[in-house]
Amino acid sequence: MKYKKDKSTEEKILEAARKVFVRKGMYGARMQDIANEAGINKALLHYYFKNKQKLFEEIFMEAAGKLFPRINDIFRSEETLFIKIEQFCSEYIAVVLENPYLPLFVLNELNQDPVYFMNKLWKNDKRPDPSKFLQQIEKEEKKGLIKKISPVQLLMNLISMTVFPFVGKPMFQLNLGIDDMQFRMLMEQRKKEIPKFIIESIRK
Amino acid sequence: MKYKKDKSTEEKILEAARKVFVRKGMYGARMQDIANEAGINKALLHYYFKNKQKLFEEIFMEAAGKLFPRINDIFRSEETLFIKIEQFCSEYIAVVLENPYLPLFVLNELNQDPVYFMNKLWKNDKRPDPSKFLQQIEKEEKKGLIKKISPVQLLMNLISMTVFPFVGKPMFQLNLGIDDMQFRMLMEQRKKEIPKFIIESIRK
DNA sequence: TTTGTTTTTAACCATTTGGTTAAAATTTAA
DNA sequence: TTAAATTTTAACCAAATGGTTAAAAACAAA
Repeated sequence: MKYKKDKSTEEKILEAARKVFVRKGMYGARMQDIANEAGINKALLHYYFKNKQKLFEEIFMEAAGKLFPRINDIFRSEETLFIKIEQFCSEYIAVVLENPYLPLFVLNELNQDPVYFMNKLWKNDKRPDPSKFLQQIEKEEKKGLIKKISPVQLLMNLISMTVFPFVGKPMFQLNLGIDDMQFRMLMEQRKKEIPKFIIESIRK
Repeated sequence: MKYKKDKSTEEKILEAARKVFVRKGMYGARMQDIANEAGINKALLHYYFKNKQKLFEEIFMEAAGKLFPRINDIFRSEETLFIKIEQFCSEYIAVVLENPYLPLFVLNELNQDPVYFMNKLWKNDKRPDPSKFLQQIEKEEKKGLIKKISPVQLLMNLISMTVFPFVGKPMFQLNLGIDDMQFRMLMEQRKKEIPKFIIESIRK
């Protein structure tokens, strides 16, 4: 008769792996560290996950999965440009506030081998698709609702302002002398601040 | 009698180390890879640089050194806010266009051990000091030259828009379907685009 | 209790990796 | 040319690291 694997142990491992991988990256992470962090034997890791690569991919996909999927929904919806911008900032910051180190982790690994990871991450159908959002910018400009601006540049501005503070978190914290609590508050403010800043700039 | 080390070999090593470290990070880089890339024996690495850590720090400091020092000059000068914003974007993008992978490399390593690297990088006197820039924003606001805005938020917006596209380069390229040449052109445009975008937003 | 199944561990193994050594090759100054 | 100093290499070593094995412990069903 069949039994099932102990879910609590598996989750303990995943939690430990998350912590270690996100902090040290694929290469810097040591299987022993993960085992210690999980409070188990190293061999038990290989009992639950065949090897380091497999375990890493599990963590990476989970991390990237949290980061990207809602974006498409927002960009492809029928809302106005301004609403979309507000939704994007607000939702993205909310997600990342709970996992502030995710963006750097994902971007960093993405950088090691862009094509490999992009294919793993977005199998054809659910690739991030900014085309509708970009067209919408052109349309609203032609309708005279916003000033003339390169859609791609605007998209970059939006994403940059939303994501980068998390990537540069330690740098900002040390140079501005702010602690985790203050950083969190700044990010909370940014949910409204960024849309306001953008809209002030482009609205006619 | 004393002779001097062969500078050309040393430079070959540094160039190889730069390439490998920036691509793979401190942990991912292998001394053998660096030796191969430089076309020399592995033992020769240890003849020129005591160990991996030392070689890495050389590369890291050099990289970070390229990235940060001019910033202080700009932020602390006597120019107007708008001029400073233009200078910052223009100069920073120019530097990074020649080394597009520097920001991610530096931010990533900075993240591993923020305090350690910050101390190594900025020994007290030449720490990045945004205070004058932040005060200037408040002043110009009080003078009625710009709209009311949180100085820290504005600073974050400026830095984010300038730096992030390079950090997310592979992501942008794959999702927008643009090659290195097109990316470079976009960044060239941004030298003017970002200041324009910001100024449109904050000027009264 | 007994028996089959799953979970966990300690001990071990093979490979990789940073680093060393001692000798050979090359260069420099005389 | 020669002798000292420097540069380069092949061979080697010790530690770290990912991964395996075989057996013990814990557990579930009868």
